[in-house]
Amino acid sequence: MPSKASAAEQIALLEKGADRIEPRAELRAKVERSVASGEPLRVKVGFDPSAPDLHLGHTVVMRKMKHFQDFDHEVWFVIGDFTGMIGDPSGRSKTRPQLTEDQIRQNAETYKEQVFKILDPEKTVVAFNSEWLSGLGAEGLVRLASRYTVARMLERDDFHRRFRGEQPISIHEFLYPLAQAYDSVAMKADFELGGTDQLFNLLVGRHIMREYGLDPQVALTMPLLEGLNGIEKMSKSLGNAVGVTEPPEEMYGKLMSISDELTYRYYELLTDRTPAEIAALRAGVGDGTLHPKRVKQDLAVQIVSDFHSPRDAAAARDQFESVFARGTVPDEMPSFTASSPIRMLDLLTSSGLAGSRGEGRRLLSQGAVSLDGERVLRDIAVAAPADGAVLKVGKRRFLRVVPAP
RNA sequence: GGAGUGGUAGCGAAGCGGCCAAACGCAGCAGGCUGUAAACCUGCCGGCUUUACGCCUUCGGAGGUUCGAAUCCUCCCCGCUCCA
Repeated sequence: MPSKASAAEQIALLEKGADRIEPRAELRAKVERSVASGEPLRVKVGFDPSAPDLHLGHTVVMRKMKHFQDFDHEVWFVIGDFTGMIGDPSGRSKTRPQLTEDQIRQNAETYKEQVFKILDPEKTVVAFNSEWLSGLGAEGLVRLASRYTVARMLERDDFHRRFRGEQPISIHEFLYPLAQAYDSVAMKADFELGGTDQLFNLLVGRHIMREYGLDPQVALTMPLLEGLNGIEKMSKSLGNAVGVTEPPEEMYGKLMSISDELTYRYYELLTDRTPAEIAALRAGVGDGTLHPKRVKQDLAVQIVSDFHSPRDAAAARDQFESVFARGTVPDEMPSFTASSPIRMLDLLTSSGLAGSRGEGRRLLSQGAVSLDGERVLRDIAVAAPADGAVLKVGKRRFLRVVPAP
């Protein structure tokens, strides 16, 4: 059941926001052919099963997958379990521990759960690349490897940099782009999506498909989302990411911490606002008719709504406003049961708000700690009333301290 | 296999016998400022304590030299380059 949308409509949405489309003419040709024949296009996206915690950066590509689904094309969500079993390749120095089949299955489930917040489960094929890669065998692998050269492999930016920077590159890392390319061969992909950093791998896919006598896929990359600090790409290990499963308040708070400039970028990549709408927001802030904080609030509400619900988003906004703008205490906070009376340092370390006693002392002396609104500067013994006391550390960490019975 | 060169805190990178728990940058934490948790400014940023130029555990690993070692020596492990 092909989409009723015209080729022109499809092309407009599919090209929107893309970083690179290689080659653009083929995208159009494929779409036109599909519209004419009624045959859906097959779109591939690969994910590494070792890190199932998705963050907003991943959703940029997923939104693009969704666009394809909106036109009833066939989206394949390929989980790289084969590569995952060998261990991580592009990882800098440390080889990750091999994943067991069990872990992979588990991670895959986690993936699906997160991914289907954006994608339509009905229109998504979930596949594991071990399905075809395991059967390849040593011989098949050698044959595959013979289709590409070391020189071309070294064109990949990170290989190139590491080679020149005298950093180690293991041979098996070369097999990764090839294995990924073979995925495209096996499933006869029309498109492969990925972040900009995937461009090389996607193009290897094109090359290898041709080598295997197939119509090569079109590589479509999406820009990498900058992390919260606006400098590096969003990544969990850099600590500048917003996970899609984070609670609403956490998500909202993190989004409010981005700079004004980054706000527009997030609108562009994380919402369905059109370029014209985003330009209007920017213009409104420029001439003073729109408050930048308001623009950012709307963004945060929108995104939280996508992953939770509009109600959660509104609640998160209200809490944020009351806590940070008006300095009041949030309605809900984790509670911690402690003996009472208790010395502040013991309380801080046992509750985990301070990593060590030294850190606790620092927090105290810096005036970061308060109990029921009273600043506590020294390691004194405090008592929590039966209904609990609010311990605040820094601007945003709250804990309700309940005395042990 | 041979010859070089290098392995320092979460990361990057100084130090090259004492004043080194180790400069500096980034990240992180806190305070100030603000429309926000941005930017900017200030402080902190191994652990413990009676907060003290005190104690304990750190500079790839194991030994050794020395009153004293991240710094010197020996062996081992690992990275990189060139040669084979």
